[in-house]
Amino acid sequence: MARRNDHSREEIREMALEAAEQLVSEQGPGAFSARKVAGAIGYTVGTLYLVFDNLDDLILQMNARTLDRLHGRMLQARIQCRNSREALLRLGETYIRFADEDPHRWEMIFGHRTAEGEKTPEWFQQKVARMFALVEAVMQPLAKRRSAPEIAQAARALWGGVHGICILALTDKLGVAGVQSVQDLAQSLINNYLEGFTRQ
Amino acid sequence: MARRNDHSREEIREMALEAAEQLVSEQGPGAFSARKVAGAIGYTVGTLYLVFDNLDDLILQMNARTLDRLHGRMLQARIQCRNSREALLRLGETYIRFADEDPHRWEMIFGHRTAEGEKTPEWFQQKVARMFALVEAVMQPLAKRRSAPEIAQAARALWGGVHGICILALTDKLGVAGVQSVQDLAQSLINNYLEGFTRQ
DNA sequence: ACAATAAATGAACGTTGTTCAATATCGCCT
DNA sequence: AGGCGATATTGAACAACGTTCATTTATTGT
Repeated sequence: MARRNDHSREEIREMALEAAEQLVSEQGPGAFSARKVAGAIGYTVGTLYLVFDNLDDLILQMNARTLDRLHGRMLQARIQCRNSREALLRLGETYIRFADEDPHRWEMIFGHRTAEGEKTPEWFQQKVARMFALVEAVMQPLAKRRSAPEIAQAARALWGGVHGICILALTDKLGVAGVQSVQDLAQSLINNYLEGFTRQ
Repeated sequence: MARRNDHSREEIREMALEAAEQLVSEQGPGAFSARKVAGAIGYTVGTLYLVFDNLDDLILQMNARTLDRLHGRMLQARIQCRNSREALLRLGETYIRFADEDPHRWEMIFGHRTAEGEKTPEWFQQKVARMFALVEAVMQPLAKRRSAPEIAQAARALWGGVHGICILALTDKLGVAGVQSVQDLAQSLINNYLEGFTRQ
């Protein structure tokens, strides 16, 4: 038995999330199970339930970390750009590259089904919202005469679009091969959408 | 025991798919299980495995039927339109309405993860491809000076986009309420993309 | 040293997908 | 009509799953 107080609750939480991430990342969502995560950190199932409400909770917290990392990368990408148009394209590129580099971890965020009655908690929703807010902020200077709600809508339409391309491509439903093709699709979507949105 | 030859293999197949669809539709993907499907048609688990390779096979065939229905609706929608632009918008509307009317069944198509090593069979891929081909056909007359590969790419970018809006909205990740808002997003995407794609 | 306290366990339960020997029923032939 | 061979159907069995919680174990305070 792992010695008591070997690790604090917070440490166990961290270890479990780390192990879960590695498991999903390397062996796919199917390889993920409570016993495997527990085993990987030298504890048993029961311990996990002292730290997480249930497996859904663990997955949600794991996804939150992934989402944080994605958001960080997107923030970073934006800084390196001179103008808004370039920034938007780079955001798209970053999003797709992130998904491609670790498809399993990314799929976990958007593929995981929350149990029937349950709804995604507020704090998680906000992490997703934060991403749209970022897109919104970048789009703002591109269409100055548009109202705030209009821009909010445009950001959602466009980013929903980028997301769709990404998910269909990664699950081999688009009939395109290679990351570059996916990047091209996304750039095409962004460029053309922007063309229409900014012009009229 | 169900009397022998009560139903042909083909009949059992049909009954099982019907029952599975109803189960998923009414109680969500979580309620779906081999024993439940078998029970619903008055047989036992074993019988299902005489008709389907495994549960993934059953799900795949169920999804194929859903995809066929969706394709049918999209074909029908196109016919009722005068010009291509209107047709494309109607296609988007039809797609989203279909997903909204039976979200569980629709989610099953795109949310279902095929087991790690396995890849989606050719015949299924083609049913998805058929949908893109339809979009392509509708876009053709809208940009006559574009090459065929360009149009193929555009169709995938655009429809990937519509799909993304649809899936994010249905899983409550877009922060929009009501089907109409989703429809608006999709129309915005299509209109603006088309604006850019046809103009330059 | 010992009792009180709390961390960690792991057996237990119900469910899952999948398999396959056993069983029940049919159609056919004498 | 009766029985037999063929086969459609069963359901017990298996391993693995999420989840719970009485039991066990290590640590701490006195």
